[in-house]
Amino acid sequence: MSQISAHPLEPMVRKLGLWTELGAPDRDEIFSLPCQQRHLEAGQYLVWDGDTPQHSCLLISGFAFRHKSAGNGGRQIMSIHMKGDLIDLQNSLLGVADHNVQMLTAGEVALIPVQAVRDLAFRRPTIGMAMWYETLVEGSIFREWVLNIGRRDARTRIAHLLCEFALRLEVAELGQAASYELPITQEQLADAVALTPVHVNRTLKRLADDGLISRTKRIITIVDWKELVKVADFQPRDLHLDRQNFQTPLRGAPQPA
Amino acid sequence: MSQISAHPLEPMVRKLGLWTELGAPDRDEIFSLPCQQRHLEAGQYLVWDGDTPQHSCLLISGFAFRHKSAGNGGRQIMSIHMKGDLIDLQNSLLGVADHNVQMLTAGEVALIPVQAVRDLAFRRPTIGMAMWYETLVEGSIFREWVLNIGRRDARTRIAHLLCEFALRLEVAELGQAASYELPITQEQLADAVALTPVHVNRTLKRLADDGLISRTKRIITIVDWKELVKVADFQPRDLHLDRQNFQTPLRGAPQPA
DNA sequence: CGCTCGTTTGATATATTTCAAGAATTGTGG
DNA sequence: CCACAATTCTTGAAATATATCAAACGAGCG
Repeated sequence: MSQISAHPLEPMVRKLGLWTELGAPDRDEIFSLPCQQRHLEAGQYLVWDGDTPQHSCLLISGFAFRHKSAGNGGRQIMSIHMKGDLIDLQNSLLGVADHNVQMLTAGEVALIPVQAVRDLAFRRPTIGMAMWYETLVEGSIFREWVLNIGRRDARTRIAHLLCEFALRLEVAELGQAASYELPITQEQLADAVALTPVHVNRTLKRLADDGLISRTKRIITIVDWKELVKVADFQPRDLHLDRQNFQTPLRGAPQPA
Repeated sequence: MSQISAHPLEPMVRKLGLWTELGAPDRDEIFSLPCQQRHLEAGQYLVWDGDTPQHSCLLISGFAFRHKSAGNGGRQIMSIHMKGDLIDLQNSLLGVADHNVQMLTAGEVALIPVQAVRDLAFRRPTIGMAMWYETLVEGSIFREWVLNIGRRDARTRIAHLLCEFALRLEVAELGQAASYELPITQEQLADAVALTPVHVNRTLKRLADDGLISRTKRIITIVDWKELVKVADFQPRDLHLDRQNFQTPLRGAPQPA
């Protein structure tokens, strides 16, 4: 499946290509971005809270998560990232990072100097626009996350996360939504949905007992997608994961009628 | 108070000017943006969930809030906006809006066609950068909001919101942090911090009883800023509200040594 | 094989919600 | 400017979802 000669930034092209039609020149520009490939182990940090990152970071393979801690020791996971995600368009402009990003599993990343990203964004507006979209989509996922944590009960919250993850995996071409490995411990899951590990465990069990999902190790199989979506109060539209949702026929982007 | 001859987009220039140095040509470009000024009453909508907005929207005066509802009827307020905030850089690019924006009080807004904003961003990279920065700052506020709702107890949550609001008011030059009117009902406050109105009320009372704040109607006076910040687990830095990260000794806040 | 890390389950505690009703404030029409 | 209606705020008592504490079980790994 993986082409031997694939350029490390290939996933970036693919991802941005989801939002707009990238021409050959755009692709070439991306491929000639200076970048440095790295293999990272699970647990290694990509960004430290308080640090001033010099690179944006493309996730080539594996999973990562963004989190931040409260004074009482509580940790909140704000997002989970997968292949093609540009992890730090954010903080590279903001200066001091206000959160951590850490590998969830082992994987490959490409580090791109902030300055190069910024220059490219304005030299090639189509790319710039796509990157902007990218950060906006991330924003929409954040908003859904806030609503999830703020106004839904444990069962709904967890179901929602399972749905979201399933859908995003599909979009990233990492697998079928119906059955996938959730690469995170229940403790981490608890920090993502703002619950206790114990309660996450019980809730997961109940979802399984009710015949909505089944589990073996960390592999989640969605038994009844339709019902799960209902329980999860899940609205795929809100994640803006397909181009139809975008307002713009982007410059030079012929829209399929 | 209001200069008669002030251009409606003045607050936008001021706001973007916080993030970067805008030259005269940049300012002129902004001022020549096509725009339409409107007076809105409290409760009126700026953006409807499910709609496809055609305008970005600069808040000139008054307050607005962004919210979204869960299937169980629960409402979550995701952010509160004030003078100078560019409300919908977001959804104007994303197409279908995934949330509502509504006026909290009466106020003035300027509507700017999406396309004009976008063009400007790429014609004048400095402005584009500032707008990008603006959306990133908003993101940082979101993250803090998630942490707040997810991992802090009622008391801390509310204290945190009070601190955040105080600081943002100062940055927007809308008043002194030490004492200000919180232009929202306790029910709305509840929807912002993901609690029950009843519990918000009790918690507010407790903060007052403990001598951290005092209240008359909706006017909050911060009696002991230092202690409140501690209780609130508040870190101004994380909001990225200043260009250099200057740690703000707030204007007018009576500091007991 | 024994250790560590993650999961599972039970019993109990608690923060927050829910329900309910009265007081205060704001708005409105006469 | 008053009287009435409608919000908004406040307080009490009871219910409940979730947290906390604790312990056993299982799987991967050197």
